[in-house]
Amino acid sequence: MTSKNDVPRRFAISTRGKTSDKYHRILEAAVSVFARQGVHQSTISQIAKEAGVADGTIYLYFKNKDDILVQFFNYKTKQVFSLFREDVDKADNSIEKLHNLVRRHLEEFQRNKSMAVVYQAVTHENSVVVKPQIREVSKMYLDLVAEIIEKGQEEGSIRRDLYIGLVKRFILGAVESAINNWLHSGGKYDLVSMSDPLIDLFIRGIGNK
Amino acid sequence: MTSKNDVPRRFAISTRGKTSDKYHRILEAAVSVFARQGVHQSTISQIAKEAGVADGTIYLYFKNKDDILVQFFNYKTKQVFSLFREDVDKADNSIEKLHNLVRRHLEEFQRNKSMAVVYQAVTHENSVVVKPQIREVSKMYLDLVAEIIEKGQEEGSIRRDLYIGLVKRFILGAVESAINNWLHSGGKYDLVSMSDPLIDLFIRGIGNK
Amino acid sequence: MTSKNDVPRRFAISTRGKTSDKYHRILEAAVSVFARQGVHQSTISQIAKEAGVADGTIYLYFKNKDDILVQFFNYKTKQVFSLFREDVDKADNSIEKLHNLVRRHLEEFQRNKSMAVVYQAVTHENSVVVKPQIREVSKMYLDLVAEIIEKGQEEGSIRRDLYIGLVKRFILGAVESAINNWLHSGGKYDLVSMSDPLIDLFIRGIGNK
Amino acid sequence: MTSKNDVPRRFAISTRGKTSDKYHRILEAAVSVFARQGVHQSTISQIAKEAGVADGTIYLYFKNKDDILVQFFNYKTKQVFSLFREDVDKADNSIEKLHNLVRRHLEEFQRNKSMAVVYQAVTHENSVVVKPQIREVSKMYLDLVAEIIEKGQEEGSIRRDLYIGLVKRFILGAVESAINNWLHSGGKYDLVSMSDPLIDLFIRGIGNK
DNA sequence: AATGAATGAGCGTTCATTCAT
DNA sequence: GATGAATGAACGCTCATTCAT
Repeated sequence: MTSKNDVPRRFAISTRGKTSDKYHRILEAAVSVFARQGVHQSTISQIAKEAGVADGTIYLYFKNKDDILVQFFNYKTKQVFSLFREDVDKADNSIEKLHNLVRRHLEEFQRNKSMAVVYQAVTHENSVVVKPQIREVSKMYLDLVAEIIEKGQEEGSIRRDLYIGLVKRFILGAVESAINNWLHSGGKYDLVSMSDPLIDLFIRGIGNK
Repeated sequence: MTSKNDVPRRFAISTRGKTSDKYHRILEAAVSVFARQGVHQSTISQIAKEAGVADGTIYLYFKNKDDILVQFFNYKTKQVFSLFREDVDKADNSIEKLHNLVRRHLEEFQRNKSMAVVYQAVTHENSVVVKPQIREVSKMYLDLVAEIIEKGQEEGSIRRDLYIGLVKRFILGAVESAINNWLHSGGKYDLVSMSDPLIDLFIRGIGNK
Repeated sequence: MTSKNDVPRRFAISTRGKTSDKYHRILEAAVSVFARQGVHQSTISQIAKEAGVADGTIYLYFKNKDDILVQFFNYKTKQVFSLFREDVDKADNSIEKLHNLVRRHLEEFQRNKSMAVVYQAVTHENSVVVKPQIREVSKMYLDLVAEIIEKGQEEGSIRRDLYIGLVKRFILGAVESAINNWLHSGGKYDLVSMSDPLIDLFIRGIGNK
Repeated sequence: MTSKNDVPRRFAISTRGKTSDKYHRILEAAVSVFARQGVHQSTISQIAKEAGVADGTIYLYFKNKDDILVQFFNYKTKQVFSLFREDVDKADNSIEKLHNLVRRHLEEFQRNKSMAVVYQAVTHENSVVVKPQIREVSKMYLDLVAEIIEKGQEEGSIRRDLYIGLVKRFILGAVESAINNWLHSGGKYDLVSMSDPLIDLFIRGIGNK
């Protein structure tokens, strides 16, 4: 009904160029506030204040409050997840690829703690508004892991008697739980240092021989 | 804020017997509504209607809306998690104990899907109101896993070169991610059947030999 | 979606009896405010204040702001219009019936000036929300006039070469315009005294012989 | 409030020629939008879009939103009503003058349905902003009718025992109600064809003999 | 104890108006 | 003159909480 931005206004604005880039300022502010207070406890006023704009300005860039979350996934999260593939491609064998994937994953989420908090919260609440976005981002990741596993099986470095549908989710879940633990600890230790021990557990298991 | 029942009223009531089930009816109703709509989208009115009581009645048993969530963890979740120890104790060796723990965990969460949904959502949102409860429940679980791991190391069935602090979280995280995947799938398949493949991954890892 | 009052809550409340009757207090207050400020310029707060209730209370009795207008037509206006038939039935011949109708019409609208103002405004703005209500009330009136005209034609007191569809609207329109003129004048003169001259114009026309 | 153009800018502009049509484009657009959505449901943005100008441009030609309505009456309505006198002057006797007046009235309002809709709505809502304009336009019309009536009385074609103050309003009201009925019907039939039957009712009345 | 009508603070959203470009 | 991004006051509506019955 409304003629509001089905195509995000940021394009129109970035052509106008300059310093403004209010779209990103608002998005970053929102994620920061969401992380601090929880999505549902955050108000438009708080986000506007944090972004240094008027309340109404937010509605020039986002359809409504929910849309901020949708854009967060469409823009920010998808961008981060696409970085992972780069690092995976740099490695030659699948074990190394797995290392690179997990390391980069932990790096990016450590670097952007607010994003990590919001991502964890939203993907575990059964939010109807961002369900498609979550599925898409998840699929990107799971497909990437599946590729690595299959390649490892060809190389002979990974067991062939694995149900890949389970394994890929197992790996994603374990990494995300490492992130979740780190967040619950207040982000005090170095998350990236968890990378190698985590991979070691994936590969060798906890069993003796 | 108010000086109302910091000691939950249910004790006073359960000694009186009989009507004390209202406390539980409300709690079950709340979990059911929370699971369906999300904690923040649920209203006191909806819970009251589902419990078959008046809105005001809820405030005779709970300090406020947040308190319902607190009681959910204090009463319901803690009770379920204490079941796990029983099953662990039934087993003789640590590998079997791990099997029993994970199977029972999946069983209980499959049996009580609403609880599972709420548990997943709340433990991943950075909620300040239930943080102590989550820590306590987590600790119960992690301690149990740690005991099992340590016993397994004594028995020789589990590698000694493990950082237990990581491993126990790794296992909890992997199980929870299995639950989360099951929930996202709509609870269509049998969650308990994931138990053995999951344990296999823990023990043997994905690496070849 | 909401379980709100499709059946007006006033029934539930009037059984509770007593002085409250908030439904009518709010309705009267709303009409009064609407008349003073115009429907669209009136706020829920103003109505609540005039009714002596809290803003939120209004939503216990009305679905939303529009619903107040709908209820105004369903309850108040329809009730007034049904009075007209009584007076019409008291008269023996159709000319007298027409006199009674017009007199009572002017009487009621003079007695309830706020209602008159709101009625005039709403029936002439092409309001989608009360269109069915307006049609219904109009039909009641037009049917009544048509009956009178037809009876007069049988009696021989009214011309037979009339297009009743036009005449009945002509009469309603002329009466309403008398009301409108009275309102524009500030309600200073006696509206009811217009009744006889108006009927005289209907009957005899302005033509000489 | 502001010291801006109390003397409408259009004069300044029309002497400059050329672009002055923006004033009229905005005015026409406004009337069209007002008719479609109702005055209060219409936004400056909608009007600007329909006029093909920027929102801010409207404020170069109109003090504020209310002023558009004021200008509508001052410019558009007054212009249309002044046409009526022309047609009245063309006729020789007062009955014919009355015919011409009513026919032209219905013609113009049928031709310009948007204007008709807005005119009906605004003159019946008790709007304080256009009250003087409405009075002035009404007076033009009523004076014209009064002249005709008086002339008819001199000619002997119209009854002398009439209260002219009532009759002139009666006639205006009846014509307006014909327009209103036509609008409520969706403008489906030919409004101008109502002219003769309407006049017949004025002149001869509904009474027999 | 139980009720549910009443409250009013608080929030999302709209939109007339301004003003730097 | 013309633009349209930005503003923020204002409003409709929700809902946790209270309290008279």
